[in-house]
Amino acid sequence: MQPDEARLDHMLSKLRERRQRITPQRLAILRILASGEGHPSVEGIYSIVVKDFPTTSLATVYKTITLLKDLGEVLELEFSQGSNRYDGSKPFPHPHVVCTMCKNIVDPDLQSLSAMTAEVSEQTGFKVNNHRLDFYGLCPQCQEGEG
Amino acid sequence: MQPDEARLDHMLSKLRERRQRITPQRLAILRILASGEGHPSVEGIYSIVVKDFPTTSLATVYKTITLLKDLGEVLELEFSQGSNRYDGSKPFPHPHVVCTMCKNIVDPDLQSLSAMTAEVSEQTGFKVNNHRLDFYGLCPQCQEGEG
DNA sequence: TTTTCTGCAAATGCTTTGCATGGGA
DNA sequence: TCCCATGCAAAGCATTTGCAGAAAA
Repeated sequence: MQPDEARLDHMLSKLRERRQRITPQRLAILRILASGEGHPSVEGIYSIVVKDFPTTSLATVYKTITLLKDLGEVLELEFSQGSNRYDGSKPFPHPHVVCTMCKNIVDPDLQSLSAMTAEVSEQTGFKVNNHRLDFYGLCPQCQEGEG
Repeated sequence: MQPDEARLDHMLSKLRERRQRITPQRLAILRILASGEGHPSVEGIYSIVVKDFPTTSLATVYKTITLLKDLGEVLELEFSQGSNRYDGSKPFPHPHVVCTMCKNIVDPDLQSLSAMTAEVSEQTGFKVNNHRLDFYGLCPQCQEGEG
């Protein structure tokens, strides 16, 4: 786990600003979210944190993530079947590519996104300020095991 | 409720093909989904069907929708908080533009979508076969009441 | 010392499932 | 008649909440 120190520091100062306490459990959760590795679920975060702090509960992970959402420091990717996933390194809307087999999530850098947003505005007259762009399919590894 | 007769007939023949029975409850649910009005939730469908068939249960609505999903005749829009919503008139993935104020939903026809899908595949190596593209913002009417 | 956080367990909300009865074909 | 569909109730899951004890500041 290699947390982005700048992201981590930013999150920590946001907590201090709001007079929120920096507990060992919260610090461990922040480190994972700031690492930028994957888009962990609550269960995934919990399974890592519990190694260092065996008494940690799922409820604490949920509460910490709710706090970070309120602070605008984590992006929640909702899934009605399966668990939600969280992105603490890029807490603003951006496209995701999800492998339906291994559940891995990748962030593409799409040149055509601004053009598409412009197309939406032009065609509908909407003032677009948020989006949820997910592409689903098979990642290169999972394609090999397929037909 | 003004069901698209062609859509309704198509759904009915799909059921018959699969030797599925056309019950009054199923017909009522199909009519709502084929109407193309809005993107109803299970609860919303249930509340309408139960007027004509007071013994109808939520389970039946869920089971019918699961069946229609398997037949590829309804699109499920997943929401982890709140209920899922369903689109029976365009049961294939397509972008939505959602007004965060009046909750109105528009289906844009985006020329740049195929280019973006190609960009995703090229950049990530994924074999993309599905997507969830939602844009959120203010519709023209709701922008007037704003700053 | 004060106030907040933690962690357990119970509660919640949506959805699914098991099973006996009812009803299409 | 023969199965399948219905509908009730219970179960399943991810998430939230209440509260007493623990621990930051």
